Amino acid sequence: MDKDLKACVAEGQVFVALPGRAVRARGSPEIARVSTGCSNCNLHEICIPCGLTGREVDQVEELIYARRCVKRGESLYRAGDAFNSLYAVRSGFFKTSQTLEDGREQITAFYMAGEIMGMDGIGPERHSCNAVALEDSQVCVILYSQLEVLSRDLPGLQQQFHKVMSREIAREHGVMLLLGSMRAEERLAAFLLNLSQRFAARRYSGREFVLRMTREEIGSYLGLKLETVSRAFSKFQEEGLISVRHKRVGILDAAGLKHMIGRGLH
Amino acid sequence: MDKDLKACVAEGQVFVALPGRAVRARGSPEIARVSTGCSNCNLHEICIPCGLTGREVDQVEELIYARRCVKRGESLYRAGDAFNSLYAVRSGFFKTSQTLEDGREQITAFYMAGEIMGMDGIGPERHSCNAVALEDSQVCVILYSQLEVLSRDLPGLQQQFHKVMSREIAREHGVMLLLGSMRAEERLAAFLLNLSQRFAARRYSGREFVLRMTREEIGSYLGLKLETVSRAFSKFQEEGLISVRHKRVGILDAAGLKHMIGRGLH
DNA sequence: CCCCTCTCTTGATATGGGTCAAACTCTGCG
DNA sequence: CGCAGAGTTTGACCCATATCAAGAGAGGGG
Repeated sequence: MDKDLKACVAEGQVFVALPGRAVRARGSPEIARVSTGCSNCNLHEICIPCGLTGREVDQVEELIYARRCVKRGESLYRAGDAFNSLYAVRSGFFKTSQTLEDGREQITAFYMAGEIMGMDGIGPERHSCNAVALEDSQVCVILYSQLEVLSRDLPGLQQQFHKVMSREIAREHGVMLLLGSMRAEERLAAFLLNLSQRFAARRYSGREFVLRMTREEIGSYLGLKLETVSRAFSKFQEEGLISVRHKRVGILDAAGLKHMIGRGLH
Repeated sequence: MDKDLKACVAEGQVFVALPGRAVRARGSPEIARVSTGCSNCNLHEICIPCGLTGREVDQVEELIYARRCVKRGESLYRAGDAFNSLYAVRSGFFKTSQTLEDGREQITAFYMAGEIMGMDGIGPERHSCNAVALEDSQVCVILYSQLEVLSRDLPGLQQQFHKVMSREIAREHGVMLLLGSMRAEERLAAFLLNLSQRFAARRYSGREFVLRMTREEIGSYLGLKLETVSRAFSKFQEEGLISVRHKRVGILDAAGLKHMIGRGLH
């Protein structure tokens, strides 16, 4: 794993020093911990430490092997890479995608702060998709082997980790429903409402936000072409459901958007 | 959970006595165990006990709270039901589906012997989809609370469980690729190859098998209408890739099927 | 700060798969 | 054993979304 670190540095990826550790070695753990640990992270209600006691959160901090910066457009990992760790988004925005031989790309998820990436790698022990930053981002690197060990001692951590995986499965069921059974406009409405909720859960505005992804990426996620996405945006705007100006979206009528999903053709 | 059992019995569901337990109480554990336990189950290489030592498998057997019979067309659980247990398919065949308000149904998975159902319920603590038997089936009921406890003591069990969840995530990524990026015939080809592999892994013929689901159910899973599925079957048959006669399918040219996936339009 | 490139919008046209319809074929039940 | 109903096949037609095209706008790198 130290090898892993060196390899990454060699590739030009930036690692953030973890003062919590460095300083602890110098003998003033409290202050150091507060400066970067999970307990001080404003995402702890969403991320892995959710529901744990203060003491437990301190132990979970030990899982964070490093922080890693990923610039916009760069890969965090690629399909086929050996699997060692999960990644918690600390800041920024990611997409994961799978590719067909002829180059067709399917985006399988967008990840924002507090969400965990890489769980599909546990089974095959290698990553099965590509993770790319959509803006300059930072992730917490969670060594999976340590997570396994620690979650044997902390039932709360075990539970939370299982819930995180389970929710990923449930989320994907939702996407399958969307891709398999919804029409273009329903898909986009569901997508916007989902983004809105997730921003709101992070105490950002759910009513107004900036899309981090292009129309093409939205289309890839929703199984549509970018032109279809663009047209649906325009139609929603005409109907007063949203306001769009390029990547800036305002949700004007969330109830109206909800209402158009799953109610048949009219 | 005893309540759970009574409720189910009241609904007319059949439970299979677990002689392993009853007999153990009478003092001859070995014989009893062999008659029904995981160690004797021909699925143990696929199912939860995969990779565990004999001694560990004995402990895992304790997880199986009951066996339950589900007749063709009956529900194992429904969306909204409280989540208590996972289910391992012992014999038979299941579908899970999600439904939109207007009745559109999306089948999210088909499960065959040795596969684990219900993992999407862990996070929300209730099932989020419906599980229906496509033929008379039997499942092993795995109490989730006990699985949590036992997997703290058995690292091998913990690992295997994480792998099972992870593979479910990876499988769904594959389905998303299929639904979002493939054309009708590619989808059906991918579906048939997947079924074929899974039958083969269970030492059934991967070259010839009987579909347990209708064209409509295949269509629902693949995001297509039943007529489209039927036409694709006919086309594959004309091209000599498969033989179909209603639910009986023969794979005549697996390489040919593989070749038509992900290679662009021609 | 400006240019270049990437992204987005909108229109015209094409088409894959959906919809509707009818006939055929199993299967299971009386 | 035969009938009813569910499931399947196939044809004709249509529509939602893809495809192709062109121009406008925005933002990031030098």
